[in-house]
Amino acid sequence: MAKMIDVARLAGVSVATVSRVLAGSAHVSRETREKVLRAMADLDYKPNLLARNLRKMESKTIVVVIPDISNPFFSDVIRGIQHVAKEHGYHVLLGDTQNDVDAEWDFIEMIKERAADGVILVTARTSPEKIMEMAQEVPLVMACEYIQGAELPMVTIDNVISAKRVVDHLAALGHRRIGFIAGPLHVIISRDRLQGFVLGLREHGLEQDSSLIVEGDFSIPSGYDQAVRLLQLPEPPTAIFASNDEMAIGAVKAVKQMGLKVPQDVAVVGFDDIPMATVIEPALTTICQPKFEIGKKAMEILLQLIQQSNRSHGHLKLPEKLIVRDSCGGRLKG
Amino acid sequence: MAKMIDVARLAGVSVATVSRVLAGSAHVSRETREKVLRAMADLDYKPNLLARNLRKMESKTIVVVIPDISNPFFSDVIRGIQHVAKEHGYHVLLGDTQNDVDAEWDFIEMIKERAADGVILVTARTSPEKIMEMAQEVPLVMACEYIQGAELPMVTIDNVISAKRVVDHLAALGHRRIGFIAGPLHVIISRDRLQGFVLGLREHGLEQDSSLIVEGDFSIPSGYDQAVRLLQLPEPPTAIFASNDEMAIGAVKAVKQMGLKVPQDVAVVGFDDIPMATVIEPALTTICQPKFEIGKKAMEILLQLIQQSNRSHGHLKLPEKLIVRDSCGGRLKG
DNA sequence: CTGTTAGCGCGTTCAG
DNA sequence: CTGAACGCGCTAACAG
Repeated sequence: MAKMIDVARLAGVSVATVSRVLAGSAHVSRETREKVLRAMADLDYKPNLLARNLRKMESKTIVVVIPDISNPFFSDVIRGIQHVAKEHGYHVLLGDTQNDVDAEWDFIEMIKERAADGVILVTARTSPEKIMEMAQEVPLVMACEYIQGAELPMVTIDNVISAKRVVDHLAALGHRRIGFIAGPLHVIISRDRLQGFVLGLREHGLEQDSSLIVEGDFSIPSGYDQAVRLLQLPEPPTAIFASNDEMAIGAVKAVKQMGLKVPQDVAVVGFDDIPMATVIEPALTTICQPKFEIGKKAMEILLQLIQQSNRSHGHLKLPEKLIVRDSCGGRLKG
Repeated sequence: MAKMIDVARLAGVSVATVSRVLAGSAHVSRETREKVLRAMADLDYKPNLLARNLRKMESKTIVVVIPDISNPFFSDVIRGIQHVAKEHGYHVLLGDTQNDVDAEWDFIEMIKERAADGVILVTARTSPEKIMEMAQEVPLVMACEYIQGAELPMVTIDNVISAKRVVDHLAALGHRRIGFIAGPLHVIISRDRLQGFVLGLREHGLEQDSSLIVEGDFSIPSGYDQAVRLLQLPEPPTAIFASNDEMAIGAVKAVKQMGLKVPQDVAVVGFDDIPMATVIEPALTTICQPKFEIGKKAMEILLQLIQQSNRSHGHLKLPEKLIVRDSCGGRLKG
C-alpha cells in the first residue's frame, strides 16, 4: 500500500505538495499537480484516512441511534440522513440499540472517543437530563423523538396537531364515538397524540368516554388486543384511531375477526404511513410523517453543529400529511 | 478532553503503563493498576480511538453493503452481523447503495483507505471479476448473494433446493399447472430459483409450459403485472410461485382483483418470509431464509479473515425452512 | 508556488 | 514490573 511519501518521491516533490493536490489547494502549479496526479495513479495511491483523521481530529463519521433496525419506519429517516451525509463526505454508522438503554448510551459516548463527529438520536430511552447534558458537549440532534422544552436541536412533526387532524377527518365523516389506542404513555409522542385526540374530541363536541381510550405498545398484537377491548364495550366505537400503523393493522385484524367490516362497521386510522399500510386490506388511512425530510433536516443541522456555525437551533416541526385510503370509507350513515 | 499523558501524570506513572492497564496487560502490579484506574476515572478519560486506530492500523469497523435499506429483508441480516460485530468490538458502517453500482464500489474501496477493516456484500451488482480480485486483497465476504464458482467466502441458502421444495409442496397439494414469477434473471439467485422450479416440475412429471414462466423485478407492482399475465392465459395456472414475497403480495392482489380467491382458486407462494408475509390476507406460504444466521455467520467468517486465521472458506449454504401458512390452502380438489 | 518540520495520541519496542 | 523514545501517515505552520 503506497503512502504519501512514495507518491512524493515518484513525482519528485515533497509530501506537502502531495497533500496540497489531495486537498485541492489552489497553490499548486498545474504542471506540478499533474505530475503528482500521475504518480498517484501509477502507485494506485489511496490516502490513509486513519492518519488523516488523527491529524484533523475528526472521524468524518456520524452515528444514528435507532431503537430497532427491523422497524420499517426508520429506514426512510436513515435514507434522508445518508443522503446529506454522503454529499458532505460523511459516513453513517448504524447504532441499532435493540431497545437497550445502555447500548444507546454507548453509541453516544463514541463521540467522546472521537469515533464519531456527531450523533442523531432517533430514540431516547436514556434520561432526558443526560441527553441534554451531553448535547452541551457534543454535536447532537434528535429526530422523530424529542424532549419537552429542551434547548437542543430536534426535528419532528407536530404530533398533537397531526392527531387532531385525524379526529377532524373522522368527525367530518360523521363519527361521534371514536376509540383511541394510545402508544406507551411514557413516551412523549404517545402523550402528544393522545392530547391531540382529546383536543379534537373537544373541538367537535364529541363525547369523551375514558373507556374509549386504551394503551398499547406500538406492536401489532397490542393493537389487536386493545381493539378487542374497545369492540367489546357495551357501546362500541364506530371508529378506531391507533397511534401507529402496526397497532392499526392489529386493530383491523380484530375487527375482521369479530365478524365486522372495515370501514363499513368500524373505521380504522393509523399513524406513520409505513409500507405495510398499503398492503393490508383495506389500505390504511394514516398520517404520513415526512421521514426522509426529517432525516435530511436532522443531518443538515448536525453538520452545522459540527462545523460550529452555531445558529440557534430549537424544536423544528415539519409538516405531516393525512393520507386518506380505504380504511375509514365514506360518510357514516345514520 | 483528557489524554493519556494527563492520566499518567496524575497517577505518577508513564504513558506506557497507562497503555498497559488499558490493554488489560498482566504485567502491571495491582497497586499501580488501581492508581491508574482512579486517575482515569477522575479525569473521565476516554482513549482517543483515532490515535489508537492509526497506531494499530485498523479501524475496528466493517462495512455492510446493501442495495436498499428500505427493503425489510435486509434488516435481519444486518442484525445478525451487528450481533457478532458488537461482541468483538467492531462497529458497523451502513453501506446503502440505493442500487447504485458506483456507490457499491466506493464502499468496497473504503477498506483500501483503511476506513474499514472488512466488507460484507449483501448485494453484488459490480462485476464478479472485480469482486473476486478485490477479495484477494482485502477481507470480503458475500451474504445472500454469491458468485458462481468463486473462491471467496459466501453465505447463502441453497436457492435451487429451496425453490424445488416449494414445487414439492405444491405438487403434493395436487397442483399440476404452476405459474412461476422469476426475479430479474441477470441475478444469479433468480436463475437458481427458476432452476429449482424447473427441477421440481420435472421430478413430479408436471408440464413445462414456457408461457407459465414470467419475469418480474422483485417489486410488488411487477408481481401484480406478471400474475395478471399468467391468469389471462387460455389455461391459467392453479398456483403461482413468486420468487420473493413482494411479488407474491402483488400476485395475491391480482388474483383478488380478478374476482378469484386465494387459495381456493389460485394458490400463491412467496420466498424470503418478510414481516409483511404475515400481514397480508391470506398469510403467505413462503420460504424462510435464516437471515439472522446468515448475517452472523458472514460476520464470523469476516472476523477470521481479518485476523488472518486463514481457514479455507468457500460457499457455505445454510438451511432454509418452508413456512406453510394460508395462501396455498389444503389439497386441491378435482 | 514549494519544501521542511513538528506534532495529532497512542501502542510498542527495548532497556533497565 | 516500569519508563523512555520512536513512529503510524498525514496536515498545517512556517520558511524560503
